[in-house]
Amino acid sequence: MIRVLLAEDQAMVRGALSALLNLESDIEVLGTAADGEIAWRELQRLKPDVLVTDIEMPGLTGLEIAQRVRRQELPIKVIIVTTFARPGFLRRALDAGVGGYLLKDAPAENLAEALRTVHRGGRAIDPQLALEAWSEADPLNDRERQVLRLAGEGQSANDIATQLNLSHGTIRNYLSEAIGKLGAANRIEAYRLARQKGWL
Amino acid sequence: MIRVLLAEDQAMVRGALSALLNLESDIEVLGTAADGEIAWRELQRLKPDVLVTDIEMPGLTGLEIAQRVRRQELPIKVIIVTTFARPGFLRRALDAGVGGYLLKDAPAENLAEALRTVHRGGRAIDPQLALEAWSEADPLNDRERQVLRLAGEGQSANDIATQLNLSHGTIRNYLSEAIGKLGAANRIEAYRLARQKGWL
DNA sequence: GTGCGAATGTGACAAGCGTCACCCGGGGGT
DNA sequence: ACCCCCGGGTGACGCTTGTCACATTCGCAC
Repeated sequence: MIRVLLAEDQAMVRGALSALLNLESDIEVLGTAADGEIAWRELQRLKPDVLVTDIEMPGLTGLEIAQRVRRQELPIKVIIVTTFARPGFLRRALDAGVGGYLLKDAPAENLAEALRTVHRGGRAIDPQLALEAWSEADPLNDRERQVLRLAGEGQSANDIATQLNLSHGTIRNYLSEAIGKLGAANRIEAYRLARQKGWL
Repeated sequence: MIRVLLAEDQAMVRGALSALLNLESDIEVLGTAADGEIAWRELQRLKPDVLVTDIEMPGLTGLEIAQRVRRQELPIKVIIVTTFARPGFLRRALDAGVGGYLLKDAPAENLAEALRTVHRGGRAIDPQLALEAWSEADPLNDRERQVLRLAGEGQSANDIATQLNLSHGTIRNYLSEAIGKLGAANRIEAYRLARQKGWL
């Protein structure tokens, strides 16, 4: 019997996935969590074999939970199930030592199958994504990422400067760097590109 | 027996929702569709009582399907199930005569309940959203919407001008109008605001 | 110490952006 | 015939962006 905790913020999807997994005779859904913090608490209380979690959740993200599990050396496997086919996410997930990484647009049967594989100690990584992941590295450094994120929210160079205690000019330099590295024409395009790759 | 067709582009969610609905004794899932065009074909072939559909799908969106159903006066109810709590979407859905509009972060049991209500001829609209929907009207006109959408993709005023066969200056005027109406500081913020409200 | 390389700043320039006041031409009312 | 509204355009103004070449400072390696 594989004992599972399910974390996913959209209630309807959570309920549906739970129903789906409960149809399997060798899988038992111990509980579900609507956000990252609840998931973390339930994880410690229920001690499941496997945590199945989304990435984007209020509070803790799925990636952050995976990092904590690894840091505390808990005997719990983590499977990420997410909408986003972003190589950067997969990469960070692998760095956090997750057992599986599936996309929500993979067939539903894959989930139970992946659960069994991971429970046996194997890995279940979405195949197309696995290829892309190591092909293209994130060219941005921390500052560039940070500045690009704020610029993408509509803030001007001046706004960002005050917010980060840097000078107006420096911000523009970083932004220019980022735009160049990404081969974009302006901050908006750069933001979109970076976001799409999961480099945020 | 309520005969249902389910349209949703994410395979895993599709499978899970299908499993969920099949647990109900009075509901039968006739089939599922992975995008809007398939959904439209299956709709005509299977003649279900109710179509449960996502909004954002490749090909036809759920809203467009609802509009077609109404235009052709098919005896099929439509229930929209979506992630997006955007008042503008609900409004367009109501204009298209849908029977129900639920959010994916409503509890899973609501879906079956809504199906029954709509099948009986009632309406199932997410309550909080219903309030907001009529409170704030979309202030943008067609040109502004169009221009703002392109600007949000990172295109410059010049790019947009050539694309729409308008002058450089006119584009900037429209953009300025849109920014003003939305109370934004620049195109990026304006784009984000409009998008968030579902005015796109 | 000397030297190198990050990280941050500066100043200048051209291009793009946001705003505004105003112009033009074609429908519709009346 | 008149006016007025509407979609579109013009030109000018000042500010923001994107780029680049060149400082400054600090820390680390040797």
